[in-house]
Amino acid sequence: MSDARERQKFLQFLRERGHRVTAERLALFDEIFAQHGHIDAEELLRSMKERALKISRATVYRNLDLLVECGLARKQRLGRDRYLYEHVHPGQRHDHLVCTGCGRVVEFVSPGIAALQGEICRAHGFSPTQHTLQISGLCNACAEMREVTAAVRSRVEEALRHV
Amino acid sequence: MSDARERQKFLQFLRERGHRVTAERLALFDEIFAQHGHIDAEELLRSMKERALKISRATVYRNLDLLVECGLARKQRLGRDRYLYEHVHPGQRHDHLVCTGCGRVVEFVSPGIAALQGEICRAHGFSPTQHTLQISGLCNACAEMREVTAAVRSRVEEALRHV
DNA sequence: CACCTTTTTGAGAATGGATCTCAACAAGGC
DNA sequence: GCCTTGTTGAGATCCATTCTCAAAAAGGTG
Repeated sequence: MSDARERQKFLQFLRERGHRVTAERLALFDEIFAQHGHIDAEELLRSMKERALKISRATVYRNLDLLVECGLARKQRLGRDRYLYEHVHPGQRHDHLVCTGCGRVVEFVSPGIAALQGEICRAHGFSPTQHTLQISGLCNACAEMREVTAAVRSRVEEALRHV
Repeated sequence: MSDARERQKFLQFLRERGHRVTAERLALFDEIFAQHGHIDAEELLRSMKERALKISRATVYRNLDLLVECGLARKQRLGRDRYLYEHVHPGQRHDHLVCTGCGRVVEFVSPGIAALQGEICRAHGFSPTQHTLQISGLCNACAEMREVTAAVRSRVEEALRHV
């Protein structure tokens, strides 16, 4: 369910910018806040169509960017070749571990890294507006899986050598 | 000019994997090591064609990925909608500040962040193979520019109000 | 409520980076 | 030199995202 405080922020943002409040915008807002994880525009469109909400692809893309400008959503490339969106929980910065084996995305929080980033920006006279930190690699399960696979493969090769 | 040590690493990588040493691969290697900054596949193709080196788009894309697998190049989306490649200087991890005003990319080094990332991976049982950390925002020059522009705009609006 | 201006929407076309196809070609082993 | 097999090149294809523009709707005004 969408949080009332954030809905308020969205409405205020629209008013300040002279944008109009449309059914499509509200529906998209509800949809993205109903999702718990990371979702891409195409999935969002599909899931809205399934619920018989009428909205077009162009509108989804346009208004996702609006939510990002408003600070309510974050848009990032996480491993894949498309943008993933997530709604922003206020005051809780997090980053991502992306498993290249199963594609799963895990969030982590690191105040230490956040602080260091601040120092770096200050040192460079840089005014940050956004950041992306993602670490790609293998999660526990996929790393084990890979070891097992490698072991099996070498046994098979060994066996074939004696045929 | 390409570093002999790295050329050696590339040749060894090709041999180990059963890949062949072709003129195109060597030319691409030389090209990317001749570049100092970040470059995308399309630019790389253009600059090679300009020098009358014959190579096709598909080959550039294919072999850039090979250089990445080999650990000699890094492939990242830095702000833009395309991949940028940079050759890897051994033993020197760096990350990026990307100015959304002028598009300039500045590198920075932070051993502190690197260490914290290591801790996080250990805590999650995650085996990292790659990472991306980029901070987007405005560089000093663009931030000032924006202030000046805003000041001028408000003066003009003020003047128009009295017409 | 009717009217008017301006923004927004939607369907489909267009864009553009990256990948795929497959016949011609070349590397490396014998 | 020959043969097998990986590689290349030109163009087709893919696919996420953006663009186009006429029709629809929002919001202000009387």
